[in-house]
Amino acid sequence: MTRRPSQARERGIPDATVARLPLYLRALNGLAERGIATVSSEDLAVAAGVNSAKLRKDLSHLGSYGTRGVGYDVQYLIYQISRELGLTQDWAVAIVGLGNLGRALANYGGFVSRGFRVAALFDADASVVGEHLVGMAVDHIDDLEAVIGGRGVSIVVIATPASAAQQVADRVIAAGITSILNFAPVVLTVPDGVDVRKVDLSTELQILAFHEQRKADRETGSPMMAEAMDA
Amino acid sequence: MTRRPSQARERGIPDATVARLPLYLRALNGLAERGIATVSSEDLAVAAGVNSAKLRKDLSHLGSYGTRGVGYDVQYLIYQISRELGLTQDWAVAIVGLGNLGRALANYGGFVSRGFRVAALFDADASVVGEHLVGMAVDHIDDLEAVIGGRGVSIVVIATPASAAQQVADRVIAAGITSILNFAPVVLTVPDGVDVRKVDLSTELQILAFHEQRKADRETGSPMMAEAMDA
DNA sequence: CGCACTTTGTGCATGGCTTCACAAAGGTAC
DNA sequence: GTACCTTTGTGAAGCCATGCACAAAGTGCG
Repeated sequence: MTRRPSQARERGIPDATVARLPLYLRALNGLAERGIATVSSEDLAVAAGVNSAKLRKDLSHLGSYGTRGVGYDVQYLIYQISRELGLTQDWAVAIVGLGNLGRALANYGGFVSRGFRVAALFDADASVVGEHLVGMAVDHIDDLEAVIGGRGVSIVVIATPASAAQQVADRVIAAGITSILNFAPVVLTVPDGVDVRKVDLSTELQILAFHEQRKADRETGSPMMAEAMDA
Repeated sequence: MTRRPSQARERGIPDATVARLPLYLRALNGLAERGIATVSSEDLAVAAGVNSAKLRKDLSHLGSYGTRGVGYDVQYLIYQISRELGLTQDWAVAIVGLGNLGRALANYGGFVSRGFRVAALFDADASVVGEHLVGMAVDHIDDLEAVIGGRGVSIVVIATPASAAQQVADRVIAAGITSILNFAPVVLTVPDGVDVRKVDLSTELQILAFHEQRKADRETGSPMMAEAMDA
């Protein structure tokens, strides 16, 4: 009802901008904790580790929430970004797969802190089912449909072994879920309209290794050449 | 020694391509396990979930390793990508911070599988130091410099609370580390020449929430309008 | 040996993101 | 009330990545 302040705005937030909004939100919360009421795009950009022009353009996609000559009201901007990201409501999250990673995620405080609530836990291993974690019993994967329906789960985190991930994804999608955060190292195949985000630990390490190797080559390879390359 | 087959190639791999190479590598390993010897760009692209033209362009940055009319030799391509990513050597990784997440990472098999070896574990908590995980004693953070130097660590994973992360980063950088994988929800400030990659669980959830909210708005808000927008 | 078929590697056009630079807008001091 | 100062919001330019479409190159069959 209260939505659609401007149609262009509604459809027009670039993905790159959306991906940075959580970053700004975190920086703003840091400022708020330190009792800062107002912040310029320049200062906020530094806190978030981005270019200030980019920050302003990103924020301009949400609306015109700054005051020229002054900056942005920290609390107000926190509210606006939270609203845009959908964090003013809270989201029930289910975690599937309670190995090391799944348990770490279940215990991770950062989830709860901003509008996310772990509402269900699933595993296929009978010796894990029934166990209590973060004040909640682990359900068997067979009850997935009933439990996520009953508890209003709308986001599912997959932390199973790679071999089970696609199967789990198929089931949660059949149960109506359209947002998945996948920690399993596989490419999930999903129908249109389902959003999957992937977090892949070893991919990140491999990218670091690439750059590390390049740095090492520079030094041991030929210092002269590295110098020549700077020119 | 055996490096620099072509100077342009050496400097010229776009970041976007580097970020996808691990993906291709994983897809190729899957094919290799199923005994497949040769693959076309089309099939590999499907397995990796990307466009085949993009895949070919990515691979062309490494060199000309395909055979027209046939495709790519799976084993050979695995080797070439591994070499380019620096996975033919193995990398000693240290994990700092052994809370839930740090322990999960230490136990995570995916690290070891591809050229990465957990070589040191650190924590600041005296009750954790000395504990054995994955066949290794946890060292105190005070010994960081000596231990990482002694064990040839070149990549550090930070899994500490947010409040400690910058301090840890400063110390490992002072000790000569130039590659950091950061799980703490803070923007690390580092000097030039140091690579930081960030993995942020709650950021990913927030991005999903944004899209989920948008989908929900579409349905409940005004189905007519959604139709109109498609035009 | 030549022809038809397959698949790579890439020139080119398109689109999106980033960055610069500045006009517009608001605040403040006198 | 005016003049000056600060900072936002954005037009415009440049850059990088994506995807199409095709020529070049290799295979295999007759």
